[in-house]
Amino acid sequence: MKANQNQFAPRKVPQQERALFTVDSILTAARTIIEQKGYEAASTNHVADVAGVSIGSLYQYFPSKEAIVAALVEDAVLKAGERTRKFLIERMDAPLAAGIREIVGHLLEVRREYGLIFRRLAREVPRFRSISGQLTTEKYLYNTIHAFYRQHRDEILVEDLETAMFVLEHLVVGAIDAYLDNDAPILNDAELVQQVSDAVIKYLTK
Amino acid sequence: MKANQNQFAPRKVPQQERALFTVDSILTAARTIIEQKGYEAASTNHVADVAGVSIGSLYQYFPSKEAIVAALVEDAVLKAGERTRKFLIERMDAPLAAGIREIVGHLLEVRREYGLIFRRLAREVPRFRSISGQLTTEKYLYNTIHAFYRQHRDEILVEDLETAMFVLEHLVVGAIDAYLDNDAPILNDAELVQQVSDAVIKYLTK
Amino acid sequence: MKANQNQFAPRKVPQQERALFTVDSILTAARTIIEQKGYEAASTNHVADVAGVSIGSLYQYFPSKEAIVAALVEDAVLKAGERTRKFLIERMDAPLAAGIREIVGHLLEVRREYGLIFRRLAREVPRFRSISGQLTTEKYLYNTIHAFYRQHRDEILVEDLETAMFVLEHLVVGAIDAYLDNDAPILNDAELVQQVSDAVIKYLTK
Amino acid sequence: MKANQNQFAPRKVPQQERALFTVDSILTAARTIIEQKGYEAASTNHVADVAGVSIGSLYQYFPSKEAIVAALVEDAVLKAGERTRKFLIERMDAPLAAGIREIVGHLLEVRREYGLIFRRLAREVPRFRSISGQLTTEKYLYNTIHAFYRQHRDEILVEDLETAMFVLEHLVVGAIDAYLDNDAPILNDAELVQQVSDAVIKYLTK
DNA sequence: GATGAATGAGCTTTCATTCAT
DNA sequence: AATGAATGAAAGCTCATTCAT
Repeated sequence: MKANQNQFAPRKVPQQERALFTVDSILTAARTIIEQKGYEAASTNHVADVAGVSIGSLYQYFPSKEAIVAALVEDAVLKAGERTRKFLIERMDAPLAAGIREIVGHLLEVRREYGLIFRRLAREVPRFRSISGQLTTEKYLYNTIHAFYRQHRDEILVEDLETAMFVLEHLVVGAIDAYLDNDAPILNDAELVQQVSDAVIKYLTK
Repeated sequence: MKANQNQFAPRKVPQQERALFTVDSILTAARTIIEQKGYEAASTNHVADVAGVSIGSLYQYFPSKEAIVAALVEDAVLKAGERTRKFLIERMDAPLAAGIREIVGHLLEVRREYGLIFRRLAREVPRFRSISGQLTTEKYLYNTIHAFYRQHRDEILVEDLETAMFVLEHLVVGAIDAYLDNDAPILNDAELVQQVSDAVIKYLTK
Repeated sequence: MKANQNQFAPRKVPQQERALFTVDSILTAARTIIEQKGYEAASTNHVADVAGVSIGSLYQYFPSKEAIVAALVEDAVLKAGERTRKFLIERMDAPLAAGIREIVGHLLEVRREYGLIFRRLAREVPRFRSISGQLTTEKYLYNTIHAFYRQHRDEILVEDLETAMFVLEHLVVGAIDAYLDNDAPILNDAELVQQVSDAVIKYLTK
Repeated sequence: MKANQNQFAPRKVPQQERALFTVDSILTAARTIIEQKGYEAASTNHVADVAGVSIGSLYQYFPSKEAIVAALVEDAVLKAGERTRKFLIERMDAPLAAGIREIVGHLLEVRREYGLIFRRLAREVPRFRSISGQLTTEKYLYNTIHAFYRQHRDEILVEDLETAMFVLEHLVVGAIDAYLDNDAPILNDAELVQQVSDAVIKYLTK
């Protein structure tokens, strides 16, 4: 069971269907507004409006504006984490090079799909950088990817796998995010995945 | 003569010494506040307060809040750019591996020193990402680093240098920024430089 | 269904009784302040204060300061227009001279009662001159008074009735407003009406 | 000697040529700005700027913003008054009807030329309405026009000349100002003068 | 005398949050 | 549970005015 006492925790756990629907409307509205007009445009009143819910109701389920965003982040982190974990587990026995290419491709997909959370929110609102940052690594990458690398320990030439993993993660994610942020990129998805994978593979094996 | 007509241009050029001091106080105060509490906390009134200057004075020299930040960004980009250009020119004849290690080390230094601008502001305020982003690459990295790589064209095995440079830039900067953002990293400066340089060198030469 | 999309349109329609009261307090306060101290003195904060309402409430119902004034103007124009139309219709069959005297008397009354709008606001705020000006003539004077004059076409000696009506309207209203503006007039209501009516009757019939 | 002690009196009487020039620049700048952009746009700093004078100098010659406008008003009233007085004196012996037509024509000219002061400023800034209003009548119309009417006392049928003059003045000026304010009037200068004069003549003589 | 740097009260407006119904 | 009216601190910014140089 997760601790529900902290400042971002939802106020009450909805127990009726209607309440569930309300919560969902609010989260969807918030996500939509942030995606389309940015964090600053997502005033609580506006969110409630778009959600078709009274501002009073919004505050019945979320103690603050940040709680809404935190819920958005947590949701994204959980889903993205789960997907990545599953993906990694399925590729656990793939050859190193092919596996890495697939993983990089998968990360590109996930960062694109959850771009709002991982790239936009995390940047605009410093408070959430730590949340999503920590969650990112710890929850959905670390353990599983570690397992994958150990699977290929004999092919990998770097000594300190911990350090390498830290560097790698940010190397890869940094390049992907920059690529996604770039309005007029000089390469496409396939090329990016190709180049980044190459870098990773060379880094680990040569 | 630079065009001074744009929306972020300073409102008037200080003509007395105390005016210069005022402008400086404002910029320093803004930088400090943004560094310590983030962009949102840097309200014009607060900046004026910390600068020990009336709000009226602030608006005599800056037409808007954004103009203050723009001045901060421009200043940082110029200084960092100049420093990096000089640094690169001096290393132009260094051997590839040593040169890359030094460049990565230099970038770490610069990103740390101008962290406020390059990592914090650029992320929190999307408007400034484009400014600093473009300036970053174009003004102080691209031409000079391109020259350095061409110097070693025969050692470099990648075919498309343009693409490689794009990937490399973000790979390196992504890793450095993540390292600097991380409160309790598992490695230190030297190790980071070592690992990142290794990755770059292997990527280019193997 | 009136178009509610324009910039002066009220922000939301009050749905509870106390909201109606709030809106009313705001309008009354604005009217009072403008009457007593002029448009410039009617700052939104001051209006809210006098209305005994928070500034936030004021902005829930009016999107801007001008919207408040626009509501005041619209209200006055509508009411005054309706009253004048009714008045004119009732006198439609009165003899020319008597009718004109009554109409001038009525105009004096209306301009006095809605002095704030028609004399003060329209003058102080050029933006509203057009609004109230147009509405004034077109909506509540033109058609009906035209009908009245046509009723007496044979007694009226001027050739171009259109032109005469334009001149007349401003002649009459100009004199009435100057009279009302004047702090120490040398004549009273009855004398003014008498003289102005005389001028109109002579102008039309001799 | 005029009382110089009141709140709108210029601070000091300029005694050097340079000072005279400064005062003039300020007044001209103020007039220009008000004419082109309205009273609200005429901030003291802006006026000083346009006048090519420092804000400090401006306040050396005018104790407040209102003093500038008051000087503008006084100047216009004096000049317009003098012109009208001269004009009237020259027509003193003209036949009544012709004289009235000429006077109305002259008033149209003057109101047009000093439109800024008499129509715009007086309306936008209530404080000045009383000033210009009083000055208007007392200084440049009353005595002289009274003389003209007395010249034709036998042709004039109204009993109370005082009252008639009050009514007439505002009748005429009201119609003229409305005509000048009107963007798309249905008549032209000549027709306006014709109709208004007719009304005056009929009013006085029939 | 002249300059222009400095001031700060006050303006319009927003928005997270509370609370009576 | 839900509504939406109400709140008010705080934001960005202007401008008449003062005063040190």
